[in-house]
Amino acid sequence: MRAARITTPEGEFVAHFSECGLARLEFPSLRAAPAEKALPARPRLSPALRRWEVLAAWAVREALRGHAPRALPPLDLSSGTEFQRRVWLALRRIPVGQTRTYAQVAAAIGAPQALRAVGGACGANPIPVLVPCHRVLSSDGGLGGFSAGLEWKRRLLTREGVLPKDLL
DNA sequence: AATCGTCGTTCTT
DNA sequence: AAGAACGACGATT
Repeated sequence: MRAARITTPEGEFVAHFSECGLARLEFPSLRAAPAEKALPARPRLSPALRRWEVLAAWAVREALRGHAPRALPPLDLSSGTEFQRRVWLALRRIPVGQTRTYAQVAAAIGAPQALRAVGGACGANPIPVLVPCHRVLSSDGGLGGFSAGLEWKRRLLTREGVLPKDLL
């Protein structure tokens, strides 16, 4: 798993790549900026990987602006269970600026009763931002949750114009 | 505000 | 291997 830093106006994300593509994306850690986790000094990166890094960086910055990335690196979602992958796939079909409820996503994957499990799958999403789990809200109009912290969810939705004038 | 149904995942036996 | 516990939920009372 190669790791690559993605510097953005919002901070430094870290992307992890497997043989198959982007496998994980970490939000900037407010933690110790110092001592930067020795991201494995990459000996020689294949041209493909180099390309994925560029695509991922570009996509993340674009997404942070509230726009749909024109291109994505291949995503490696193999870490998930069958169910989780179904959910993540459904999430990818939610257009920028639109939202769904957990119940709607559950229905979309043909498991209308599993709405609660859908929440779990969202929380397990290894590639937030690019797999837009932030576009799933609770039925009562609330934000629902977000593993990286609701501030990020609010921020992402605001950038997409979904949250008109909420508090930041 | 409290409770209950539901179901995939995770943690315990 | 089987069962209990636990949610980024939603409907009911």
